[in-house]
Amino acid sequence: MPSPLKGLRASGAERDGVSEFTTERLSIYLRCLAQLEAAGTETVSSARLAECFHLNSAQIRKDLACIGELGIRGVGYRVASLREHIARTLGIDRTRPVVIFGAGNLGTALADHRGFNENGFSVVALFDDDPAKTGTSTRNGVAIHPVERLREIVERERVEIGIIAVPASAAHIVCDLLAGAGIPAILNFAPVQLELRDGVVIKCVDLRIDLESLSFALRSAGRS
Amino acid sequence: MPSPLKGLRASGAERDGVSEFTTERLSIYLRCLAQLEAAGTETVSSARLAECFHLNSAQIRKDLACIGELGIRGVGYRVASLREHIARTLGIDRTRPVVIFGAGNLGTALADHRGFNENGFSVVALFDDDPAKTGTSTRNGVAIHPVERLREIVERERVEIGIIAVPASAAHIVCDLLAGAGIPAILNFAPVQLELRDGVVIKCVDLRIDLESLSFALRSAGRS
DNA sequence: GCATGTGAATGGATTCACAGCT
DNA sequence: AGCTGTGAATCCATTCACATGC
Repeated sequence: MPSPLKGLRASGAERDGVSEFTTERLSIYLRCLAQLEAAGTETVSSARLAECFHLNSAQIRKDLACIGELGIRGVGYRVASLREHIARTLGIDRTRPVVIFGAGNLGTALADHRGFNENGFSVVALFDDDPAKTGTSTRNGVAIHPVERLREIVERERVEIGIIAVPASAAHIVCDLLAGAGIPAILNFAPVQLELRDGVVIKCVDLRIDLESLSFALRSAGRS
Repeated sequence: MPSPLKGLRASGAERDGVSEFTTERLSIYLRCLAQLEAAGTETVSSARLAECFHLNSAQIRKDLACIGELGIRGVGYRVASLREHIARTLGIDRTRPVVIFGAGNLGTALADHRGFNENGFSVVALFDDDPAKTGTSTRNGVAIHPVERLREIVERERVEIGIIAVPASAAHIVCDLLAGAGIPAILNFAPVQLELRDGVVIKCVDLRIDLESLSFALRSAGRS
């Protein structure tokens, strides 16, 4: 069984021979390629990309070879077409609607977050069970709905990604709700281990763990 | 060179033979042990812990063996003392002051975030260069200061951890400011590759990458 | 008997090094 | 000459399996 550690990995998802590590690096390359393209660069070599990220150039070539033969020997990679190809591979060549459950500090911040509302993603609704919040909307105009409207909105907007931004105690129930409404991918910010389910990909982001990891590094560096 | 991928890893920090993977799992065990202790459980076996996280029990024993011989053969681990030991190892047996740079949606949400204000961490100040924000404070009362006060507050409060919650374009400068003020550990939420520096541990959280990874999983599962 | 701690085996990710194309 | 794509080698995390101690 692959370790469900670190927030990575989950159930059911095929990866077509592309590991999670490679996928995450593809995202990074994509961002860099967008910058290069904006700067008018036409081609780039794996060695040049490697410098930017302190990575080995062979790794970059392997990662890119995973998703097709894209380079030209003696030349490098064509920036524009590589960027497009990666975007297509990651499935962000069109816009996926996202809903967020939990309209607390974190949920509303994420709803208005730039990175969640451009280039492939768009937050279409927030949900919360607090009647004082429902009916209102965030600074950027994302509406907060009551739980009952979840299924309707998910179906109407064809929502594929749900974000859990509720306290730990409510996370399991919310996960059931999202999965029950037919959402196939979930990003979980609650500090709990959600159980895997068939046909639903779950990825966890655990900010406490990141902080604790820094704390550990301080301690072992004798800085503490 | 260790890969600075995925937000993990960074410069200079010794890890005493404890890998980043192990460290992150220790955080998870810690949380589980706290629950077991609250429930009055006295001892727990690696097999029992393994069930909770869909991990292999040998892995848990190896992780725990890394930080000392803590188990009792034939019995298991004493919940209370193991919890304390892990907390000490992670350096969260005392409270570390944290500052956040960037008082936008994300920065203020993090400042008020529960997980950042209990059991070892406390957000003591926000900083922003927008004069309209400085002088005010968050819902939970974390004050927003102008940049000029950074060094003074870092020294007075002995701040050890800085969080970057500004747009990508400002991240490098802010990183310089934090490092310059003597902060030895940085958690970066901006989507940029910060350059490594001696004596500063940097960890990145890149929420876009997490979303894109979900998108990829959807696409490969044929769900898209 | 039961559960830890750990050497050995496995599996996967990274790096090396070079053949092959432009 | 320059740079990709890739088998071989290496490194590291995970898992197995068992000797060791309670």
